[in-house]
Amino acid sequence: MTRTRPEPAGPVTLKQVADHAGVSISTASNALTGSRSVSPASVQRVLQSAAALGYRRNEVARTLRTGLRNTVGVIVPDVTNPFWGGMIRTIERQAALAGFHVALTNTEFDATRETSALAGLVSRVDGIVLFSTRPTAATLQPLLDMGIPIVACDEVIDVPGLGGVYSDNVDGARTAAHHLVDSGGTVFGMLEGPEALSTASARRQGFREGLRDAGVPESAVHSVKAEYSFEGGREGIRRLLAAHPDVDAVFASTDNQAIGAMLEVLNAGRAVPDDLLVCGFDDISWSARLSPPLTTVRQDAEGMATAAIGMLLEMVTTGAAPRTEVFPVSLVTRESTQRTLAPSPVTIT
Amino acid sequence: MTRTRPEPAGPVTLKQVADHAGVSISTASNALTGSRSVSPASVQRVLQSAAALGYRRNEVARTLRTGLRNTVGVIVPDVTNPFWGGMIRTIERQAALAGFHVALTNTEFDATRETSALAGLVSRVDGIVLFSTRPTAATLQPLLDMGIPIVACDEVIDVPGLGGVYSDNVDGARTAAHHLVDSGGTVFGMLEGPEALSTASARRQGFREGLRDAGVPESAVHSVKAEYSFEGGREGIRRLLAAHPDVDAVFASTDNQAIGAMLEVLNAGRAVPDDLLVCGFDDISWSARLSPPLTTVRQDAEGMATAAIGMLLEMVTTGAAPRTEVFPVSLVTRESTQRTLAPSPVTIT
DNA sequence: TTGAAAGCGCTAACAT
DNA sequence: ATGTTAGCGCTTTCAA
Repeated sequence: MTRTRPEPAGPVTLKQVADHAGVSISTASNALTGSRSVSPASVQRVLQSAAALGYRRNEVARTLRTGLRNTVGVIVPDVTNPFWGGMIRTIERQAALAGFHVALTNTEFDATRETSALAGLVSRVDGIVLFSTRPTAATLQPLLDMGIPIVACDEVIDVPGLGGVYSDNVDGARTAAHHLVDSGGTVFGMLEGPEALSTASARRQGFREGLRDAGVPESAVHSVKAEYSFEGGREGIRRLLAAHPDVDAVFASTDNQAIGAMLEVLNAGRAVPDDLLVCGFDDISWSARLSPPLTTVRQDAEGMATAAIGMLLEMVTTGAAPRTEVFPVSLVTRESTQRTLAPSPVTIT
Repeated sequence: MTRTRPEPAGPVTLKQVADHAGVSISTASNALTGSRSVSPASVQRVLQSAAALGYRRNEVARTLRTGLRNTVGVIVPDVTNPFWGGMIRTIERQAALAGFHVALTNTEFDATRETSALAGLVSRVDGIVLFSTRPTAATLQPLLDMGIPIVACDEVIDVPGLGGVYSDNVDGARTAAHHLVDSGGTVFGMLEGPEALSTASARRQGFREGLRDAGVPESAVHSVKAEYSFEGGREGIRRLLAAHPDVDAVFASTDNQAIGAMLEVLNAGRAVPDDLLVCGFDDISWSARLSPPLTTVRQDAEGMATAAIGMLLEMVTTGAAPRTEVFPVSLVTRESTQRTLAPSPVTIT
């Protein structure tokens, strides 16, 4: 004797509203959607009936008929990362303003989940904002063929037909390199991200270039691979310093990494910035709240998110062609790279 | 001359698959869903045709027919808060495992957005997990009437028919009070949350009770209202200390508040914990990463999220009755409340 | 084991 | 200005 849900009392349909108002179903439909002219009297009656019966349009039926799903898919690797969290917030806000819902998938950096999410979103969404790891062209093509626009954000996806909104990662990393040199670094370390990520390789490339431009010899640059996470940073800096204890300036590919690294170093009794300069990338809100506050390359997350959802909605509603936008980044200088020039004399406050 | 999207080349329908396989549309349907027996030969042919044509089932049409939407709605106040972010991650993972999608709405603590989100989710989702501010019974009732199960999580929503998953907030706050007393606090301050939130009033009540039990006089307890955010904490502690400079122990209703308060105090040149003991509530990951690390009341966010989505899916799929589950919380003692008993003598490392 | 056909609730021709 | 009706793509009776 399984308990079943309360009395079905099925949802009110448009037909019921029409009957109640004493008009035809199409007049009822038009009164509610306003797609063709209806006499004020009818509109009035239909609206009243709808309210009286508690009518709610069945969006699924509407979608089946019109093909408009009024939903955008958002695929991210990790909602808990404030960098992506903030972008989701922006996207959700803009989407809601335009009357769109957001279907969220968290891939946890798992390509399998990403692929199946993409597949599942077909026929459910009008378009997709993809913060991706590395989808294959084969995964994306079916969606594009079905006319579902996709905008890649943050990670470059090199598939024709996609919109793209990216940061100028190479430039940011180059700036970071110059800054570390200017701040007194002599032996450099980098926490690189996973091989496959475009941001990781761009930041590595920019950092290397920046150091080379500044005349730093290859022999004074060391790097290790690390995950884009707090734990990745902790564990990465351990490996880096174990192999190269003379490193005195480190550039991490993300703030999460940088923060993990900085706290690990502080715990081990070394001083930041006096023993080790630390610079991150992203400028998540927590970076300014640590002691010492973290110098980092700021990405315009809100601007990028706004651009991505804006471009997508444009593609969805007006059939606009995909574009690629690259956002400038900027160095935010804080104490983690402000070395006190000379060992300060004993001071009494 | 507006460019329009690439050739429609409409999606492959079941009928096309059936024709290609030389079977009827119903056989094709059954071959793909397995809802009635089909000869192996037919199954084989249908599967091949589907693969050859790149068939993807239209979920919208299926939903219209079956009433199964395979989607759960999740409504949160703020995705960027790691407390909710983590719960979203858990919910999304469990939902995906069960073949459900997640429709996310971020209300930014705006009751209007919450109401319209709720309205928009009818006919799109099978059930809703609600991390809410304060929806009225009138907002929720229509959904319940339509047989859409709702599980409230975190904030208590006192509407009959809802499932509920909550922390034992009163107990947690009481424990925090005892701990602050035991740690040497003598004049107490509390950063309370917004009036309307059930967690805020429960934590205030528990804190007051705890202090009373410990024999602290009312005159040694002061409180201010503050938003549940980093900025709320900063600004709250300023007001608190301006009015009551003798406060030497503070309990914040959330970690975000506590962290904002602690950094504000440190910036102002006061020491934590030696001048001021600080205790938070939640145990977000950043709390352990600050210096000093933050003592806090830990909520089992992952357990709660798992329970909430589990209960919802059960209600959706088996029509199970709603329940209320209360999760225990636990004090996590860290340095922000570990006062060095005597001023330490000068030490040289 | 299979096919034909009804119909989920809605919108958009096509009639008046 | 309004009514009638076809049909979106699918699942599921009902017949064979």
